[in-house]
Amino acid sequence: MYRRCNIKRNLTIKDVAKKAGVSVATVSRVLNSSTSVRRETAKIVQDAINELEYIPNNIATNLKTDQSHVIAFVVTDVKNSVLTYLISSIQNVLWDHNYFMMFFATNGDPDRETSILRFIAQQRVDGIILNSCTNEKIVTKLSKQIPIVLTGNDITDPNFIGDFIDTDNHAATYMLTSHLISQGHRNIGIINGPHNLDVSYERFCGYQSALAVIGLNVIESSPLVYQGNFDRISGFNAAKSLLSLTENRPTALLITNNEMMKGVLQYCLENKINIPDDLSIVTIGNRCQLDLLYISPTYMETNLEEIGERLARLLLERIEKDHKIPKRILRVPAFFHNGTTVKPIV
Amino acid sequence: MYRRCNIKRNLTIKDVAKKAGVSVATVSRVLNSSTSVRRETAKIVQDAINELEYIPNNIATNLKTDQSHVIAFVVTDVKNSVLTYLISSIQNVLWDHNYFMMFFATNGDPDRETSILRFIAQQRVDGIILNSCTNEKIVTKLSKQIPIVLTGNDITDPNFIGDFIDTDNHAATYMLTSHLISQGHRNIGIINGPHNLDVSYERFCGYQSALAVIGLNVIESSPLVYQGNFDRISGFNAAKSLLSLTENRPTALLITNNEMMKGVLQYCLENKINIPDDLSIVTIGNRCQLDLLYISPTYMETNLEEIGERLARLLLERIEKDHKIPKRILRVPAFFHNGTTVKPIV
DNA sequence: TTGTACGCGTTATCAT
DNA sequence: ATGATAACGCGTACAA
Repeated sequence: MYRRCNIKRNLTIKDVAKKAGVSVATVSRVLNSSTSVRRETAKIVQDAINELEYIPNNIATNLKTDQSHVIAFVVTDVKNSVLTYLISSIQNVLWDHNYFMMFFATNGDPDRETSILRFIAQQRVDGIILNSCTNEKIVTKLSKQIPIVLTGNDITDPNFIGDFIDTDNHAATYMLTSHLISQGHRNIGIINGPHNLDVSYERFCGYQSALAVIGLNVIESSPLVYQGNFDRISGFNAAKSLLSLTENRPTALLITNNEMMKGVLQYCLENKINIPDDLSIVTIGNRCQLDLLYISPTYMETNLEEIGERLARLLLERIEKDHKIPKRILRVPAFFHNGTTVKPIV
Repeated sequence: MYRRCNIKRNLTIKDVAKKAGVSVATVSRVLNSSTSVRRETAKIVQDAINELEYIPNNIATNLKTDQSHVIAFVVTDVKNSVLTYLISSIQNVLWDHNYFMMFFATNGDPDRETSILRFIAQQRVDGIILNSCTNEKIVTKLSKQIPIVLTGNDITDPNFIGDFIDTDNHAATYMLTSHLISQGHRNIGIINGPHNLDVSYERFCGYQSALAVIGLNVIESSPLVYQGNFDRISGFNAAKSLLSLTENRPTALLITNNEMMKGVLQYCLENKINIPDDLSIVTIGNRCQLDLLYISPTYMETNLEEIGERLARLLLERIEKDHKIPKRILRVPAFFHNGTTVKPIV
């Protein structure tokens, strides 16, 4: 092991105390500026610290204080490019409050998620931001020990303690579908995420509701409904599948995230399918990912920076105050058409 | 505080020992399956663990064993979309070896970087992957206590102990510039990153060398050289500035990353500058970010998934074996033209 | 203001 | 095979 090979072991508070000719308690006091220390002694101690280049051991402090100032951020898929906005804003809020982050990706694997949650529990982090939740039981139980805020998947179990923020997914797909209908489309396909995720279910329901308004009843097993898994390749496959339908071939596609949309675009490019002449496309995503493509899809923007910031703030509040009443926040996304925000035509 | 408000404190190994009617040592043995325990006793202990839903405290273990199985990953800018590939591949390697990640973003602020490094040192992580290094002294010193692997910025100080992997930046810009030259361009502008970063310097040198071949001597203060900071808005400003030159207005731009290129594209769109008729563009980036844009730039692909994987592997090796000889690896990027890999015309 | 001593929850050594 | 106990490095009552 690395550290053991060092000739000189890590210096401890004792070494500083010895060097400064004071007790460890005094050094600790200087480090934490908790109770009063004489200016001269503080100076001596500080000099010793500097000279020895003493580095306090957070592990020991954490053990003693039962706090780590570290929170865990768990996501399903790291490669989803919109994620960077979430991480970035969370990081910044944490930084302002002197908190740090452990980062985990479940890759959509429930077993991996379970293992990660177990590790997190053992790690005694101060809180969790969870963007992947396939096992409500475990998370519900964990929420009694560690503050948790959720996004993506809410937990309905009344025993779950924690907050939830997300985009209003139902509203997003409802508006997009209505938009397509108003443009005259009747055969509208949907490329959605895994059906076991809340986010997919809600997005499907919004789509379904909008179609119901004009008397169309589309169920989950309809050939117009494709279940992808939010990555690019599944978008490609979805396009291939849906656009190969012999009857009721869709004239428009609702694609529920950025990555899958890229896959669709790739398929259309390779197969010379012209957008929007041969096919209309609407999606949910982030402006910066969408404004320079070779087409300008209509989309609902999920402001992930705002969501990330609010997630972090909610978590920090919950870490401070235990019995805060849980919040459920749905953020209505903005409608973009031809590159600018407009009121949707619904 | 959250945890303190809980009526029942966290259970410890002692509680398990008491419940099972054995000593803490035995429980510890069962947990770590280190030395031999009678099957029956193990069973009793395991039952107690399950019944109490005991969760081991990693903090205490870390303190005792001086290992955390956690590494730190530090980057400059989270929003750089290519980052997701790095994180993803690192995560997967770590997962395979039962390691976890703390994630930090310096946002290009040296002070923040310093604070982060201090925190990391205090945290006693097992290793560091550093993609942001403005203070070689601190990192060099730290490298004697914690295994470090670098990317982006190498450290020339012979006292630094650690590995380095990166794209061959010089080769990348050299090839791109030569390509432009072969296409007949003579006024070639470069939109580069902050000049205090190695990566920027190398990319500039590659550009400079290629131009020198045809007798053009471009220095850093040339009007054709723009210093951005790798984000989209600086790309936009760079395009505005370079394309407003009255004399020697560039006919081609070498843009050293994806994000800045997006800014350039935005500027060109807004100002009706046609690519490639009015302006040629070459860049460095990732295929998935570039293949669906409204133009198909020539680019050098930096395979960040490969680099991430190798970074993680090198770090884990270094954690295992202290006196491993430092490696310096430069990965030659692939040349893409019209969407496919080809031999560059140089 | 400062020092002594105990405990945080583990692992590891040394007995038995 | 198992138990008692000393560390790990720090914070903090309590005493001085």
